[in-house]
Amino acid sequence: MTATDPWADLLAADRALLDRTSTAERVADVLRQRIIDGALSPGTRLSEESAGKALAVSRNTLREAFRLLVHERLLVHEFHRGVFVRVLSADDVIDLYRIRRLLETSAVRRGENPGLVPAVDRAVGDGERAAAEQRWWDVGTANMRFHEALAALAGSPRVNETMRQLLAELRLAFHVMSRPEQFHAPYLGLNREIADLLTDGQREEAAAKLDAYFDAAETQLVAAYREHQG
Amino acid sequence: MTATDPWADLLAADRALLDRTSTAERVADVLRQRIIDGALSPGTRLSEESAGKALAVSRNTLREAFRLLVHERLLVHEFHRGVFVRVLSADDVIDLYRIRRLLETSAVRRGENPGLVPAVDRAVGDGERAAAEQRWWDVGTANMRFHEALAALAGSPRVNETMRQLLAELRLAFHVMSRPEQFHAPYLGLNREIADLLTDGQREEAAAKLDAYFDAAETQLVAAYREHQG
DNA sequence: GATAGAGAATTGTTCAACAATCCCGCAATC
DNA sequence: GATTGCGGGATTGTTGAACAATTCTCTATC
Repeated sequence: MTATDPWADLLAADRALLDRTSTAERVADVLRQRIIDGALSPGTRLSEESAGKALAVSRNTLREAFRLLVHERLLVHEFHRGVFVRVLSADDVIDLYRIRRLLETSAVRRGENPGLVPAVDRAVGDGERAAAEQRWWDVGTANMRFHEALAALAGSPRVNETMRQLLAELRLAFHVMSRPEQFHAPYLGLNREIADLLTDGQREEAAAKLDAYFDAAETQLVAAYREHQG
Repeated sequence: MTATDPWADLLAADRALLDRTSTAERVADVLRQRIIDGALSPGTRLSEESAGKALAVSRNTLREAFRLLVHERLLVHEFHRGVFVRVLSADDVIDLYRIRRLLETSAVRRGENPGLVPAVDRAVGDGERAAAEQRWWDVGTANMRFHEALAALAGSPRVNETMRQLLAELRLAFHVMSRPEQFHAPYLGLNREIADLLTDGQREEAAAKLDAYFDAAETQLVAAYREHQG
């Protein structure tokens, strides 16, 4: 290398696309997706033999994938008993909301990245459209994207990843409720208010409203959760 | 079980002590410790053969341990090249401080768990004693415990674990600086002020001081980091 | 000094084996 | 009738060897 080439950074950005992922990671990817979309419901046991045969990978590779997802808290590993799709307790849900509240309200209040506000607005719009057409699953997805966008205001890659993980985990809670589809709809109005306040630059007020959202949503979710099989 | 026995919960709490850990986890434990205390410095490559022979475990088990630590961001895994002790960039350090600021200031401001304030005070005391006796390594440890105690005010097991992980990661930064020993000492006074404010119940003021701490510490650390081999 | 290629070393993945542990059903016991 | 003790079968935990894929190293070459 004669000097730092200007195009080097450009190509470096594409490095990730270069298929340099192990099979264990790809296996983890499909399992994660299946857990998130509910095909593998909480409590399900994943035996090494069945899963390995189904995905056509060796037991060792599968175990590597399992470890990954255990670390992400989507699976739990019981020694000599196997791995299971995690079943959240009511306390788990409460804690999940507690840390979300911390991250999201702080991100909104500090709001280091005003350029990311439009993404918040877009997520709210998607949710409203989905609700109008009664696509409840999409309403839920849009709602999660809304909160992801709020956390993203912090401008921290790491907060972003943490949020992604928290929301994936939260899906576990919805999958054991009897009517998860309509859980998010009531909050669409509140989301809209928060987004408008942010667009208007009123961060402190937006943070306050968000705090109120958490009070309401947490209480309702935990109640619904306890009732329907928590 | 005729009914839910009263002592069952008591024993359940001790379940963790029951040695139910895999060798992979134990291997991860010793590697983690070695990384944290600096015996394995950033950039070091851990070959499967050497490490496996040294710890007397098979390659498969070792790879499981590696995965664990990669997920904790203490190691990085390069496909077909091996695993290395992570080298933090200046941007990594900045992001680390950003999320710490979010978590700690929120925890202090909300302070759901006043009963945990004494732990904060104790950590400051330990730091002061260590500084008086010029045990700089212990000053650093006490400082980390101070911040861990601040985050613990949130009363969330999950925040606690996140903090532990963040601080472990931060050790990686100190290990590449030329004089990490004395980095924490200047902040002892500020720590004391924050602890006193908290003991006095003045949470909002404590949070403000903490915010100031982050401004100072981050700037100084990043500067020192960039200079000494960042 | 830079480049290309051959050979060595290392990682990625699979497979087979055995030990350790758990699960389930059945008999024995109180 | 409920609990306990005890097998046999199934599953996980861990190891070792094997081979493919990739990277590293060193030398020859220009």
